[in-house]
Amino acid sequence: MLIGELAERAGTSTRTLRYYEAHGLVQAQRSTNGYRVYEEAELRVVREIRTLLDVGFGLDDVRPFVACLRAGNSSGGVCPDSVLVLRRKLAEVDAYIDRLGAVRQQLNAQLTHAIAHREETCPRKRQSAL
Amino acid sequence: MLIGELAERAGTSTRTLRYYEAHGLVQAQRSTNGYRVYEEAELRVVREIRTLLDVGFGLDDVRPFVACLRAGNSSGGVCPDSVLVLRRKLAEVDAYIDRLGAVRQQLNAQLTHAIAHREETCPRKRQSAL
DNA sequence: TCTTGCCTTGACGCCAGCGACAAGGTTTAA
DNA sequence: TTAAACCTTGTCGCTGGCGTCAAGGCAAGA
Repeated sequence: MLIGELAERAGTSTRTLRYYEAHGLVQAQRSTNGYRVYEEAELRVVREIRTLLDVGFGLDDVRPFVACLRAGNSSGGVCPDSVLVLRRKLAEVDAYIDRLGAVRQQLNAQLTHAIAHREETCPRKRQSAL
Repeated sequence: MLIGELAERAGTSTRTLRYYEAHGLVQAQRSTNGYRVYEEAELRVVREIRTLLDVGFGLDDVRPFVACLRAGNSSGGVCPDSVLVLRRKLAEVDAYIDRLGAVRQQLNAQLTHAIAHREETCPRKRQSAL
């Protein structure tokens, strides 16, 4: 399988695949003319990468999952290193959710306050600055 | 008040203040030697900007709040344009929280699955790649 | 033979909010 | 006089995950 086919089947671009390879995530043999040749298994690897990136992982976070797949597992998440990442990410997400909750409250408070003070002086339509 | 003093009192850098000015958020007179001279009121403006940025606003989102302060209000959020931004941001935050909730569930599911399949084949310690 | 459509390796652009450095002018204190 | 501590504009760097040319090689059908 050449890079174009893999890209299409994985729903990405060739640029993306080369980028992943440059960062050590995707592997390819080379045919005599220098073309990248991929095995079927790489399709799963690429899909794993994509789904994890979609969830907010960085490329570095994805590495253990790829290694785990390469080790022959049906899922990239079952290996110890992956589990560590999963736990860390889960903690990050929780922290972020908390923070967003606080932000949400602030915004709500501002809105409430604003509605209680409608009648104040406000900038007129659109005069050029100054 | 010169730029260094404003920076210190606002807890930012001079670079940041020039950046805000370049983007039309902060205003300054110029003394004869070309130095920026700020009025006291700019301190509140800068603080408003900072708190909003901390909450996840972009510079463009902040503009109405600054204009609102300049119009003489005690709070930057009481003007109609600001309220629009507040509502929009609130919606964005809500959407983001929802998404993070879904992500959280996925991560949890992965973890649960991983724990149920501990015994699978995993990559050994740290061999150099290949 | 020529075109078409693959593939290759660079290398710059993007977004956002600055940090950091360069090269210079001004004012004050020692 | 000279150093110290301000200030000025300008420009590049940074982070991440690519998009998007650019310039060229290879394979195959008309």
